Amino acid sequence: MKTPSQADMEPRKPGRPRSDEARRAILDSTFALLNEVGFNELSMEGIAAQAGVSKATVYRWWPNKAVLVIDAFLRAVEPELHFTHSEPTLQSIRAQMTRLVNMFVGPLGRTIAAVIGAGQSEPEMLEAFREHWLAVRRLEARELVRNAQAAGEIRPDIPPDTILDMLYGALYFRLLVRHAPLSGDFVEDIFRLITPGMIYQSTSRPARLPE
Amino acid sequence: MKTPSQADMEPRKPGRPRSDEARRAILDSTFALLNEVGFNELSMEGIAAQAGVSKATVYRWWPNKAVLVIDAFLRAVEPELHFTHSEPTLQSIRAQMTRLVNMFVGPLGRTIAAVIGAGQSEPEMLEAFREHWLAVRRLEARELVRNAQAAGEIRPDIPPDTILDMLYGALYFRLLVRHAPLSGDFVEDIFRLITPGMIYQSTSRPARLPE
Amino acid sequence: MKTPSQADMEPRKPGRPRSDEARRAILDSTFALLNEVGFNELSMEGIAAQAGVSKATVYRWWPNKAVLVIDAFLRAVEPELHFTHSEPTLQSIRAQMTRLVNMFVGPLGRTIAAVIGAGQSEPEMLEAFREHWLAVRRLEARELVRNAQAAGEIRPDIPPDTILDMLYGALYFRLLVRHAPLSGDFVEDIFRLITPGMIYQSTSRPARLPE
Amino acid sequence: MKTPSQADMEPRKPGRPRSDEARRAILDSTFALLNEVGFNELSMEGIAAQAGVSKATVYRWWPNKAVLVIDAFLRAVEPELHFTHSEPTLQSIRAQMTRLVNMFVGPLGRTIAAVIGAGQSEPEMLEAFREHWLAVRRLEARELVRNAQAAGEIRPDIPPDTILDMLYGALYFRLLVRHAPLSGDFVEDIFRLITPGMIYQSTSRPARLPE
DNA sequence: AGATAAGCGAGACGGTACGTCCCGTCTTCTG
DNA sequence: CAGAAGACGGGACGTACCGTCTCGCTTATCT
Repeated sequence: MKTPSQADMEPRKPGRPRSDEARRAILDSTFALLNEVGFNELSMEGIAAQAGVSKATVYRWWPNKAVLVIDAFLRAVEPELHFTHSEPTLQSIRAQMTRLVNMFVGPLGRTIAAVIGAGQSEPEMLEAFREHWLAVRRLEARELVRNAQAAGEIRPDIPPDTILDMLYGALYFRLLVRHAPLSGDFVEDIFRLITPGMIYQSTSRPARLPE
Repeated sequence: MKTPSQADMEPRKPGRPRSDEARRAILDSTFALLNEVGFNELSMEGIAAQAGVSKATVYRWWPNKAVLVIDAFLRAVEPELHFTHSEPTLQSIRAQMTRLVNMFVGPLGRTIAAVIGAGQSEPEMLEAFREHWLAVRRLEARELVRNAQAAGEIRPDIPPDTILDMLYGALYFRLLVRHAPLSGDFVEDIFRLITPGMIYQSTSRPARLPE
Repeated sequence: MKTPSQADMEPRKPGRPRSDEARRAILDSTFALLNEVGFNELSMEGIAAQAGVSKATVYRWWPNKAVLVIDAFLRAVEPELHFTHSEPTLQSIRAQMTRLVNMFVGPLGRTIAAVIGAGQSEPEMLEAFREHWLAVRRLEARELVRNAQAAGEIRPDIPPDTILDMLYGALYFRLLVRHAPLSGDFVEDIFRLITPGMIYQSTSRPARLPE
Repeated sequence: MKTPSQADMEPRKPGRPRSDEARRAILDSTFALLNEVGFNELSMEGIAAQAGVSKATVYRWWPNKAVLVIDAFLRAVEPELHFTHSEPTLQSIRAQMTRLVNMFVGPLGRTIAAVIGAGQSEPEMLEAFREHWLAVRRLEARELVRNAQAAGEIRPDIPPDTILDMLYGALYFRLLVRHAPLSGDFVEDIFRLITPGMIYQSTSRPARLPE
């Protein structure tokens, strides 16, 4: 026996159903134009035109440029870059960072930069970036680090987020400021530099900084 | 003794001289509005109005919003944050990073974020940020690191820029994405984590930091 | 004896029959809104909403705003203002004109003005006004005048329509241009002015009106 | 010696002066399009495009379509149709009415009809029509009638406006409703009909209508 | 009883014009 | 010649209706 709330979900609202074709066309155009002209030069008018859709249809479903861009961005980016769990923690993170770097230097890199950039004056955009992109990955990574800390693989006296911000911060820094190239070597150097500090060192007292 | 009007090479062009009052008013308004409404909502029209100046005067001296904002930004930010050289390298860097964090959490932090953000779609803006802000500091910091490497204080097999990008990348990451707070503790943790890796390790024993 | 379903030619098409309730609601809303906001501000969207009806239903039965408005107008106005035939011609016309003036100054006056106004850019609207409103009354009035001419009450050398256009034109002029008030006195003056000219003058002496 | 208020009138406001070329182009386009498509289909967008002018320029000087149309209308119509004063009153009026009829059947007739029509839902449009078109002519005509009444040419016991509304109302009625043609003959008939009533009849008691 | 047909609400769709805002340029007069 | 004032052509904004459409549901007649 089925309860109404259970089985026949989607009571099918009255009225003409939303055109999924239009939805897709809009998101595609948005994403394409975003990479072409950047966030600032991106116009709702242009998106609608390129999608072969009326402006009203765009505004019916997305209240403004920011959330539309976020939507388009997430759709393109969502399936990317999960961690592998079969290998040792540090190796797994390093592998994921290398894949991230490869993504950053490709067209998606420009888009991510554009989103963070636009987010500086569009709070909800940054929020969406954090919620839907960063948080998802961070959740996995944090878990990985925590487990490694519990297993004695990583020293437990540093908050996982600090560790991750150092690792990924370096990548985002170069992505956004572009003062130096992003490459696999960069990731290698980062790990060469940080692993002595991440590895739990049972034989010595924890390092102390000069005061 | 020379009179100013005589010798020191200012042919003094004919016509009414540029109004320095207008220049200052424009830069002040730009900076104020930038922090108030962000880069995107910032309008040349608004700047001119608030400065009590005609739009033409703004355009006479700055070709577009980006370079005007950069100018205003640099004027406000130029005198900030040099390194001290009297102390050990790591300590000097850490002290400067702490001061940078304090600046990041203040109003100038919003401005820097806005400039990097806007730079994502305004190449010359990012360029100016790199040239006039980042490069200046990086030059000093790189020198510091290089000297420390030469002195055996820091392992020499990691490029100085990689080291600096890890340190500062973490700060800029939090400044721009705002997923976690910026504070002195964060800097502490960063250094606790990274110093074992930065210290040159001639033996297999974990490094001990000089006191 | 015939049953309604049998003989009098209404083959009763299949399918759901038209909702008379919807029809009435639409016409009522149209008429109400027409007087409220005028023809130009009148929107099909608004009519449908106020009638609690879908736009498609409106368009199913009326191809455009003009014929809908005409329909609503005629429904409200049809039963009005016929002539009385028991009295002398001039008196009958004057009485009807007085009643017309009373209608013009009431809410129906605004509607008639709106219809003629809208008719200036909607030919079929003006056409409908002529056919269904003016012609009906004009037919009666013309007959009245013609009989009076035949009876020697009115001079026969002026076309009846000219006479009627002078009489009624004055009223419509004030209705539409609103440069002077409409009142019973105005009708009085019109008749005081025109009757000497309408009365057949067999002699050269200025006409004397019958007492 | 000249006082400032006297001689150098127009102190020449600062700023770029209004472009008279744009002004003329806008008014011309408005008038042309008004006659082409009517008031309802007339769009500010279309006017601006045809005039080679930006929409903002149109809105800078005319707050809405109605007053723009009135302006265009008056510019085209202003120089028309004054009275001649050298002849007897009735003859002068009749001559002017004949000229008015000729104008009514030409393109300006459509425009006037459109203006009165649009005025039914745009009060300020009707107001402007009354002020700038009707009142100007009515002033002359009323003076003419009043003088004629004083001179005993026209009976003095009918308000001049009533007389004029009968005469002109007939013309406007046919212009607006188009149920019968406008022609010189129509004016003739009107005068044949009304003159016996307008002429002061000293020999008889004032006409009384049958009650 | 079931099939077929139309009416109806809801509401999404591609369009067009609205009136506003800001862009970057221009034209004029004043200091 | 700089500067203020402000008009100019241009273009995107976000909104409101247009008239059309696609749904699911209801109400009828016809098999």
